[in-house]
Amino acid sequence: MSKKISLADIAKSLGVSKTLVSLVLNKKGDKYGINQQTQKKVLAKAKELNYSPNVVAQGFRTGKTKTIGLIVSDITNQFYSRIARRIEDYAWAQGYSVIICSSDEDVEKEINRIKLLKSRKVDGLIISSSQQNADGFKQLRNTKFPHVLIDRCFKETGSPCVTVDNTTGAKMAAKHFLEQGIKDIALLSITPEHISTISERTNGFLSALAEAKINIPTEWHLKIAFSKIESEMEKKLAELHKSGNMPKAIFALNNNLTSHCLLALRKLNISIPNDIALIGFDDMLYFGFTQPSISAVSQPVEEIGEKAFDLLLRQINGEMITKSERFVRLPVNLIIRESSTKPQ
Amino acid sequence: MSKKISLADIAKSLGVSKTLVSLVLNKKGDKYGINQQTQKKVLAKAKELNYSPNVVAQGFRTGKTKTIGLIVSDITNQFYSRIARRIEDYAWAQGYSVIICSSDEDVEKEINRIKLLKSRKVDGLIISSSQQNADGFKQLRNTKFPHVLIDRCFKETGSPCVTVDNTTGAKMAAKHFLEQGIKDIALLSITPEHISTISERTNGFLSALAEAKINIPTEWHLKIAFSKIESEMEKKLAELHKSGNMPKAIFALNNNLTSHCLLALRKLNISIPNDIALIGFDDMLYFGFTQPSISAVSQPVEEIGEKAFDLLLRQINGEMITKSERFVRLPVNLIIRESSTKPQ
DNA sequence: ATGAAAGCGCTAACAA
DNA sequence: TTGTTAGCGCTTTCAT
Repeated sequence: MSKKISLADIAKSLGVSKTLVSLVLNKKGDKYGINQQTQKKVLAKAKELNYSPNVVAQGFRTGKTKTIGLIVSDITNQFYSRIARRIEDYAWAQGYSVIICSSDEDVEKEINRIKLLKSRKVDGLIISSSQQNADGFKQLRNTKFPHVLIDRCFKETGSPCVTVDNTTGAKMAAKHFLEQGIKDIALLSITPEHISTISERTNGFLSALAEAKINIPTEWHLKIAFSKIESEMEKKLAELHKSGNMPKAIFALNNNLTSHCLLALRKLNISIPNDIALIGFDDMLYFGFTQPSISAVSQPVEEIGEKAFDLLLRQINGEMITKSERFVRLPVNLIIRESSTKPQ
Repeated sequence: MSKKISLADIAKSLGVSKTLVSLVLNKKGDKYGINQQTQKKVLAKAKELNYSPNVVAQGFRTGKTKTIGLIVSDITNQFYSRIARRIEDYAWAQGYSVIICSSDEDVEKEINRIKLLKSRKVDGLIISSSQQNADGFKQLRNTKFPHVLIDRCFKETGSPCVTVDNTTGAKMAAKHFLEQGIKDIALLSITPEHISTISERTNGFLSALAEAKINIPTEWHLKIAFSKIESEMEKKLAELHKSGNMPKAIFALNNNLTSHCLLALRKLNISIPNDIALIGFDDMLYFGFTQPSISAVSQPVEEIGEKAFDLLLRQINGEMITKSERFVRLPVNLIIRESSTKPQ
């Protein structure tokens, strides 16, 4: 690999202009009525010299970098990595690259990443927001910067968003407990609580219980800090256990919570589902084969990525997203396994 | 947000040259002996106008995009997402972005991604290679394109590489089985087998058994295709089970294999560790709290990412990597849990 | 049907 | 201590 071949090299070696070469290589040859022979020659030469365009120069010139940014709280969480994977697949198929950032539910980081990604001139942004940054999204909207929210949604900003039916999912879980006569239920939640998925799931769950005239006492409404999930989970469950006031079931509001709850319960030697039943929101592969297997509200994860990228691409291509399309809510379903099925 | 502010805007509004502004903003003011007052003025104006540089233009001009590419087989695998996460953290701290690509163990995809990433002028590449692309890496070496291999290594190409001590890890697993008097052991492997981690683990395991005069019969050397892991796992284990010729233990060569083995065993109603003992290479969080908990050879995953980025950055900065530094092998350790401990 | 030339925003060699 | 200028590789307007 000697020197990098440029458009000019091709043009020179063929004795034609750069314009011509550019046009042909960008498939605008026919549009501009360029001689078929000439086009063939150019294409052949490009191949011969193993030309590949300098994408940075293209991006610089056109203002389109064919790159998108993806910001999630933690790419290590399989929920996000599965979304990322699907987005990546779709993106590459359309010639886009994706820069991935983790924000750790930290607004500052989120804002910073958005800024940096914009200075890198990404064509669009897909974001699972910490949701403390409404102004930022309003600004994105106002400046018509292509973006779509995933998982968590802001109603206010009008940003396109792809999420799931959290309310219904949580209600299904509640009903499943109730159907088995389980009434002493704890809700395992996370702070910050304002996150839309968390609040929707919480509301759905509580309202389904309320319909059955059941209230969750505050000591059973556990709130764990995102950043200290491991230690807090153990501490809080241990305290509860020690107090002797254990619920008969737990609904954990996301996969992380479910996993760490499992871990803590195990350490405390509390048996599932005999001592306590468990349902988690968001399914994971391993839930299917642990002993006992874990019931969960399953989300169409890949589809979230798919729809989000589609919505983003359409914005990038200048399409208007109508109000009705702007807010995608995908259905979930409850997978009942052993952890929520009390032995008779 | 009216129009985007450029260097020229600052220069004009201050009545100085772009050079001056560029120099100051790039902290070369002192080096070039620019008046402190002037520097202050520039900095203040930049802040006032909320200037942020067009990174694409910078990259175009300097040839450095402050972007690196990361290619792994599947970002959805937590082993890789944890590495990615650490790389991302380190990269951002140094002003680098990372573009993530999944190659699905497919050479074509891998080659294609490398090509595209290069046309995007990334400053360097971190790759977990499918290892059927030695020529590609030789070329990277010859052209001095900064890159480091992770997880899987080529001895031939001389590319810097960060991996773990697979041989020792596998030997520890073998010895652990042997110490308990377990001799009927199956090896659960993946194709393509030429992958260095797989072959090293295989060799380590087999050699430890050979020392104890034990050979694994071919029907117990199970090879599952990466792309069809789920279906093949079930099929092969079911066949084995039906044949009545079941081993007393299984060593699974990566986390995916372990997980799907667990799943299949569960479906077949084979109990761990009573019917069969199990150790996996590469630990996962959930191994710690399943029933039974799963023994595993644990890798310093984050450290792989860390070391890899460090090695890459040094290349990008023009440093020579000495031969002794070129090949990093991190230690592993065996975590013994219930799945490998036969009840007496 | 093809070419000349400008310019995207920035950096750096050279001048002053 | 500061400014002038060229040019990175490409696309695109306008001319021919």
